[in-house]
Amino acid sequence: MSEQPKTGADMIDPTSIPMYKPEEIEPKWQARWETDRLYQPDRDPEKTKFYALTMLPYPSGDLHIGHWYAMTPSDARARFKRMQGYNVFFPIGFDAFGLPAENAAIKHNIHPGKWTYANIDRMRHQLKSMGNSFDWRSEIISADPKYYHWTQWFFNQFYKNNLAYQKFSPVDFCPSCNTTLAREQVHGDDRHCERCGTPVIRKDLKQWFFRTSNYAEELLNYDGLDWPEFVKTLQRNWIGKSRGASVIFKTEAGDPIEVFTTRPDTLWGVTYLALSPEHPLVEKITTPAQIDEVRQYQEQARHQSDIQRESVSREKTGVFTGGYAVNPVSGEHIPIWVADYVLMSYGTGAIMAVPAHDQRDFEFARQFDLPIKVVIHSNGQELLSPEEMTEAVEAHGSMINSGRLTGTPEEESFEAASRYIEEIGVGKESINYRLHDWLISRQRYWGAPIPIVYCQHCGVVPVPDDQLPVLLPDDVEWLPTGESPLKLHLTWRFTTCPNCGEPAERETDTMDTFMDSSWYHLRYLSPDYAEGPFDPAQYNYWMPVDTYTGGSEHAIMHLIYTRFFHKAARDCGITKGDEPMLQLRNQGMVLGEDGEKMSKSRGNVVNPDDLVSRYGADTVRAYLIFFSRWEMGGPWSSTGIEGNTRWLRRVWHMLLEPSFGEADPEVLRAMRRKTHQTLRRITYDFENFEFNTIVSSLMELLNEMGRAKNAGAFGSEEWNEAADIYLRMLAPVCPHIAEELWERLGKPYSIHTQSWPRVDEEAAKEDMITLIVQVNGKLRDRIVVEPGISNEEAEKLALASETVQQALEGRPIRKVIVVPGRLVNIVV
RNA sequence: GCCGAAGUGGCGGAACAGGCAGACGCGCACGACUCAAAAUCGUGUACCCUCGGGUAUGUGGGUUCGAUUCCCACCUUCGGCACCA
Repeated sequence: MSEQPKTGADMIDPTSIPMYKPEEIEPKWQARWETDRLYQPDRDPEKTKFYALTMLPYPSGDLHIGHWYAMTPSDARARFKRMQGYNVFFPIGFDAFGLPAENAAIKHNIHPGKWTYANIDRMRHQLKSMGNSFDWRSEIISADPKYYHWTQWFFNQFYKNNLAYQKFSPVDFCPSCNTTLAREQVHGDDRHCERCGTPVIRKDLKQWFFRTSNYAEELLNYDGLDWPEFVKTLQRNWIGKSRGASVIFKTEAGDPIEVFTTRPDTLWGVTYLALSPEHPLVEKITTPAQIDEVRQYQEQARHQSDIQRESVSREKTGVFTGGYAVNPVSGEHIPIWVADYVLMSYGTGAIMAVPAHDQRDFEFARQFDLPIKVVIHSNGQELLSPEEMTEAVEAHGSMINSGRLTGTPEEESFEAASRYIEEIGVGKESINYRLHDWLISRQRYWGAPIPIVYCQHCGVVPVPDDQLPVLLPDDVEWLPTGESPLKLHLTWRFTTCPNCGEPAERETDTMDTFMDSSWYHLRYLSPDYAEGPFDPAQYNYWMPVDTYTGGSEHAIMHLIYTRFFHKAARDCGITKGDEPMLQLRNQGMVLGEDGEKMSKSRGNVVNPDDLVSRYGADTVRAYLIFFSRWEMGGPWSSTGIEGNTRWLRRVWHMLLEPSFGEADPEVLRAMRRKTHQTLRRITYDFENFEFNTIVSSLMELLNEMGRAKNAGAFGSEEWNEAADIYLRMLAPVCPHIAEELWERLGKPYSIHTQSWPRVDEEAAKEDMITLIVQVNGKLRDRIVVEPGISNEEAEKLALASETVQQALEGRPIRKVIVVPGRLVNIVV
């Protein structure tokens, strides 16, 4: 590119050095490393293991720059750990089931499996071009029967241990296409089908669930985990624990209606009950006079999403059922309404309404002219009058108008009310969680079949473990017919009962792909193992995962599911320990050059293949590590990457191009000091995921070495040490150029099996330090002193400074603060 | 609305435990090399200035000898949740 082509005469000139050609050295070393199985660790009880895991990609087509951004620092850190002497396992695979494959199949009339495996072939090739230290022996593909065999096996174990069950649950359904839709297939405010535009309805289907809510409390515990605070907060909010009371109201006919409240102290203020439109008791409670109106209301609610129903800005709607319930503490008869602001998916699907002290109930009561009863008196506030209130007062306070509990002060009201309802047998204190059980049924083709058979005689029969996997049939009609392809595959669907041998029918739903990704880190350990999901010997050595890296978009779903999965498997006797991943770190996102999210429609997508052919993988790696704080991400810059190209070219010439002369010992000592200071810094940065400063430190050291080289340092003992340490520090970031230069300097293959150098603290020590001198906190002078200088001496030197005396203007000194090794501050 | 993260030169970012703000890189300017350009190398580059200094880390307060860093309030951007009873 930049240099003149070498002539034959140049080639034999010892001072002429070859060009840096990443396009030649990178494939060469990648092939060599693969042949030599450089990154394939075996279990070694003598060595401390380190399981570095990066989130497995979905094979959507091409490797995205985002994959590079996520994986490069993860790889660099795995390499760093390997050089530190750990036995490092860094596997990779593909999360290969999912809806995009089915969409592509419909669009291009190609089998989802064919599409997926073609993408995997391409992406595998692209992944290898990054020069990552993946152990490809361990590669898994979640759509492979050899993998989903064990996904199904896990389902069976959960079923056996009562952690899987069936219940009716609504799905979005297109009445025109006669098919269920995934959330992303429903578009627009009117929630229409993406294919035909018909507004969707909600339809109840019998579906499979895992009992995640059994683990809600345990999932709130992060003891011993080094996870980002924000991820833990997101998960805690998602789990949504609230402390309150469950209270049983009875209808006039005597049917119990259970409600959950966080404010048992407001029980005497309940003036109506509200049921969700889907609540099972609605039908029974509704009087004949109200039945038409109620049915109409339920019907319109079916067409709305929870999001729409929950929109706060919306006016409250509801209808009266005609039925009444009895307030268990006051004995008052209160009306029962149906209202869509009550969600079937939270609590019990029924609420006790306290308009005076809950804003939603207040709005509803005003809308429908229902009574408002004040039962809380906040300290120091005027007594509330229902007629004059313009909003609910949700503050706590002492209880009033509350029978025997009237006068209970604020601090005791929650406990007193809870105790009271328990005493009179109408309820008790309880905890409620927002976290639902995990719905794993998908009315889709491209997933692992749920290994269940329905038999007329035996009922629900799991396919026995020794008959797994239930293979996904290939010969299906995946074109849009309005039905799940598996339902139409009659020879697959109709089978015999594994129990009694009579005709039976298979479950035609497949499993949520989050199932596949909940345990892939275990299959990596022994991808060909046939006796179980993983080889216990491998498990005992490698688990748990030491560092898990990936995108924060998985902070909630995937990371809760995989934690649940581990705990559930533990309780089935399969896994050990309470948590699968000890340390978690999330990277940010690479944005387009315009600062917006990359997307094809915006035309701001950066293609990594182009970058590699233009700059080489090492430059792309270096730039991705350098350009922003990893956890932040930021916009791509096509000029910025040039800086990293220049840097690597400078490294190449710096180490290979000889120069002559003899350097001053002081120059050599300074270079050596900088070398060891940089080593200390970079070691710290690798440990702490501060990747961008690793590259800038390397640049700084190169600048220092350049100055030393100009002063004649090349070829000295100190120079050779600096070059050696430099390449070792460079190796995790830019593995190819480091290996090439390592070889050219005549060092033993491979640099990636070398040890991480040790800091020589003596060499890193400063001979002299600069103290800053402040007057009233303002910088006035700097003085160069011995590192061990006493406070008194430092103070004396500071006061002797001319500029300091000038700044003092003869004012009397009040105080002198000396921070050893840093500064002297004179306060006047 | 609630929860979380972040706001530093023209740009990306640095400042490890409260102590020299702007490391490193991009961009830009000037110079060297060149017939010329590219590449490369060198120098400079926050702002104001009366050349002594003054002002600057989203805004306004506070704590402190000293605040980009800690506390309070507010503004903006991004992400998550969104009538959660």
